[in-house]
Amino acid sequence: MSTAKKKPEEFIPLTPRTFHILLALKDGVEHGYAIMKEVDETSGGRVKIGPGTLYEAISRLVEVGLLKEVSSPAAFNKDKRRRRFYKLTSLGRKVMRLEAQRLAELVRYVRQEELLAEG
Amino acid sequence: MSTAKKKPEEFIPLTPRTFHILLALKDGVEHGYAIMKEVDETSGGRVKIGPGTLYEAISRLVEVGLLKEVSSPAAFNKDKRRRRFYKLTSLGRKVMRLEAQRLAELVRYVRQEELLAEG
DNA sequence: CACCATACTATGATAGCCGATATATAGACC
DNA sequence: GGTCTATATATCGGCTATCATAGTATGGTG
Repeated sequence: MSTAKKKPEEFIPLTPRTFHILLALKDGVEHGYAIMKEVDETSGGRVKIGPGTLYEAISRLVEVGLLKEVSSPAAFNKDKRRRRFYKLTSLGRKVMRLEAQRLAELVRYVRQEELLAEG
Repeated sequence: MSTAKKKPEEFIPLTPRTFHILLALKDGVEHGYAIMKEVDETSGGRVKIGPGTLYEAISRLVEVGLLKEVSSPAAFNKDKRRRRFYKLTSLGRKVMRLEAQRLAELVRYVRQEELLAEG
């Protein structure tokens, strides 16, 4: 009963930071700090996430079932850094895709209204 | 000195709701309630704004200089509804465009990574 | 006039974010 | 060895944005 079968639509719209966190995990497993840097890169520096926001957001996303913590990948076994690794749940992936679709449609609208290149 | 010359970039990223509010005003003057309905429409019902959020957001946006209140358009002179009308400031328009560009680039990335149609 | 949509205001609670501080390991340099 | 920077996470106090609800008031319809 702990997993109350949440629908992906209920999470939409995501905040920019939440979407970027999910996006950073699209290809598999990452740890917190790496996510932080990924977001900075893929946003072209437009979206910054400080440690306070990051780790709080991660634990929130784990709680609601969009992320789950996984054990350290083999490649990092010897590493004594206190890293914690995360991946998307299937719900998390659905939510990421739904939000991506929302943004794609929004951008389509924005282009149609000529708000990008406005002459 | 009240206007401290804020740079548009400092407002980026906008929250989804804030962006939609600016977007609703792209063509000119609107009143609060109309904005609320615009947002619902142009987002395809994905983004809802309740009255609490809406009017608080509007007054915040006026305070920071993205919107300004304008007097009732002539067409509504006889109307005794207690409507209040708003339009984008030039800063507000710049911020709206900047955010639109951010989203456009993000969507470009999302397409490139094949996160929309994923076969 | 009863009813519903329109239109805005106010309030108390929660979610999300920020900035700063703290702790600890890894790696580079001298 | 000692110092410095980057990596890596946790936590805390405070602020911003949102939500849910209730309240007030007008306009239009039956």
